[in-house]
Amino acid sequence: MTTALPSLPLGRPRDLTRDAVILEATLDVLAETGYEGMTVEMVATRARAGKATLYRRWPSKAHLVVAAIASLSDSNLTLSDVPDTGSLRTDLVALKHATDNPNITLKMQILGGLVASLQSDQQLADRVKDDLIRPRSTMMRGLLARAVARGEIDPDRDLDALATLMPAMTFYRCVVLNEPVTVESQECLVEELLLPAAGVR
Amino acid sequence: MTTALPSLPLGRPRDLTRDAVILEATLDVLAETGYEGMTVEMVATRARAGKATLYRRWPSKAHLVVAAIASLSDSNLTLSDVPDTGSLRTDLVALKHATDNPNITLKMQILGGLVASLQSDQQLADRVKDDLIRPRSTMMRGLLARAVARGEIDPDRDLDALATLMPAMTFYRCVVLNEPVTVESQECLVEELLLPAAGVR
Amino acid sequence: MTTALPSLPLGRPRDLTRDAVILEATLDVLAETGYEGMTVEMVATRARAGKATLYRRWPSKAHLVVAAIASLSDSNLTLSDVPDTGSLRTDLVALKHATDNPNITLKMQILGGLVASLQSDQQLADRVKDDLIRPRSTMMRGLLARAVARGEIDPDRDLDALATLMPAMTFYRCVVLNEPVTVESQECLVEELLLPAAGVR
Amino acid sequence: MTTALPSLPLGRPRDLTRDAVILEATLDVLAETGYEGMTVEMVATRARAGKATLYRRWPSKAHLVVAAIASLSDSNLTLSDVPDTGSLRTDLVALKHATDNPNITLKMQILGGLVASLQSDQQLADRVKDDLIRPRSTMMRGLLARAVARGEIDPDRDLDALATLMPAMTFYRCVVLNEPVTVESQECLVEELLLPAAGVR
DNA sequence: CGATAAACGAGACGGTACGTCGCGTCTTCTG
DNA sequence: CAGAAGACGCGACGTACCGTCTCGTTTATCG
Repeated sequence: MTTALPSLPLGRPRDLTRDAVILEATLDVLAETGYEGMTVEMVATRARAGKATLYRRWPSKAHLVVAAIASLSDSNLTLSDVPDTGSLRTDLVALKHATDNPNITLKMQILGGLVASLQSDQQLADRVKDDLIRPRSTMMRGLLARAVARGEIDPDRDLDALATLMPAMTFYRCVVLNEPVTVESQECLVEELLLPAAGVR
Repeated sequence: MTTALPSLPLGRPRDLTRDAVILEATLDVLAETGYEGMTVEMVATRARAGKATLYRRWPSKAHLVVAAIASLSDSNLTLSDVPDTGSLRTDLVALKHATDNPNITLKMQILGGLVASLQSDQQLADRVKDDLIRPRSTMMRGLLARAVARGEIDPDRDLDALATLMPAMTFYRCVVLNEPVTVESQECLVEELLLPAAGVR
Repeated sequence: MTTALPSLPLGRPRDLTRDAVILEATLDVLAETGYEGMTVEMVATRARAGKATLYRRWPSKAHLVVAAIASLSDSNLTLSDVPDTGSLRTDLVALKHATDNPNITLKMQILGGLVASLQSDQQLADRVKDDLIRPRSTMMRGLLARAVARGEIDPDRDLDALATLMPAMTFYRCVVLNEPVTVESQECLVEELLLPAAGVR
Repeated sequence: MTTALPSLPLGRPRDLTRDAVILEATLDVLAETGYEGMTVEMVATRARAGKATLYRRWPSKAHLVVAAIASLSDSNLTLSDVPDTGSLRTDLVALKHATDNPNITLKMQILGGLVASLQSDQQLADRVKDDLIRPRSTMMRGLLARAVARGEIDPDRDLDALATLMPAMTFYRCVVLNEPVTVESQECLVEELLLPAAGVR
């Protein structure tokens, strides 16, 4: 009598290397055609994969795209990647440098293409929040918490609102105004909106 | 000898009353099904119109929808609709009351459904900016200019950034976070972000 | 006490010269594009007329086309146009020469385009029979009756069948086999089918 | 070392059983509504198929309909289905019995609906000739050749013209005169036209 | 001579079918 | 069984044409 093994799956195992190839192909096509122009078939062809291979991994075009932008490098940044530099302003400068701005622009535009589906697909909405929104939000909350601890920010301020300010402005800029994110545009947000609203200096 | 008339157009003129009927039908269908669920045929049927009548006026589903939300009453608000109450805070309260919040939520979600198309259709993007973004933006700039004139706001502040804050946060809230706009949520934006960032009080 | 006048109609009278212009335009467009390619709008444009002017005269595209081919010259041939030459064969030669073969080909092809509508429009079917089929048929019956009178044809033969032979073969040739009517093709029909079937010589 | 296989095609193969289902649905709809009343969507719905599945097989409504009537049983009759009965007259009687007259009427009317498209679509015209006209024509030529061999028909006669007589008269009867094909009508054609024209008896 | 009524050119309108395209699933063969 | 390839059901899109209608304009007769 043996312990029930975790039901080792039969048959040919998933080829895990396909995931990265597919996600990269997705990003390529997205960059070339935008979310609406992108076709699952285009991605499959570019990745030399069958459509079923894609749908075995992600349940819809939207999920695939979420996974693709979640795989972008700076999605994995955590608070520990931004060293405590002693002040909120310099922390934000450090964050700014750790962030790949062209990618941010693309990411926001693609996210813009997705939001139509968010309204009707709760599972997708959760995925977006968990994989795209929360990581950045958590990190920003961390920076703000540091600033509160230092005494730079009044602890009564609404930190959630403050933490949402940067992504909301960036998203709006990329998606509605259709203007790219630049070092200057980010600096302006920090100096003109975030720091004043936080009551720093 | 007479002045040259502006070349009176031949043939049966457009029935301008159809425009309103069609736009209303569009808003009805949008409210019931959302942007993705809406069908041009649904709208045509509801408006007792042929599809050609719609496509004669607007070149695509997206353009039709932009026209529909642009026709919503509070899209036409101008600075003169918000009386000068003597302070930025009270002006913003007046604005808040002049705005239909449930409509705002719907409007933002519909706009969310559209942004995917903005990336590939420059003409549509222009329409959105001209008909949806600029009017509100202009009004908010007017309120801020009043405040500068009163001495409430330092004239060196970036008024564009400040004017963008509210719509950006509202759009992000409705479309990405999927939370409705309420009186409280708007008050919070004003008190926690806009007024502090503007340096008022 | 006055004689009842034929109630002279009020308003602007029909411009009868438009009829001919429209029918000619119809034939032009038909010759260029065939029945299916022809559009009522094309005809109206070519005739510098409004569509209503066409529909005031003929109740549908099909009726217009019937009128157009009925207006072709050799539609008005009657028995008196074919002199009694003394034998059926020579009578048929005379008929052949009185007939415009290129027009016949076009006429048959256009008639081919119409037959789809004949199934669902009895009024149209009547028009075709009265204006296109019966005149030719009557003439051919006349030629055959002459031949019977001369003793060339046994009076017990089915003259209807014989009279139908030529148009049926011609129609089939033009419409299904897509081959033009020529002097030779018509001669072949007469010598190989009609005269033998009639028992002449 | 092996012989090069005929490069077995990749991917899911066409489901050949769908063809028959679709063609049958086409015939059903045609019988109910006629060619003009038939809609590709109706056929797709009836066959529980998507429109794309139809258009993958046939490039237009007209091509679909040609395929459907070509699939009718008596389209596949060949000379060997009509036994040599010893005389042309009795051979034709045998042929008449091997033919489904109600179907013939329907077939001709449907073909009538198609001919409008033949003028503008050469590929379709070829299909009609190859799949609908030639098979019958070939068989009739075979019967006539038998009769020549027997000495019933003078070998100098134009057998093509004779072979065309029956289908042309039948087509004209169904499509222009709008009268159904009956046993009597066919007998009349044979006795009054075909046999006399062929010089039999 | 002005009023009236219908024809006319132009083109918008309601309706309906077409043929295309994309999504997500299913079905074959190959490794 | 996974994977490549691509057919399949479904359903929306935007286009085209038909036959009707509604403008402003023209051309007759009537009062």
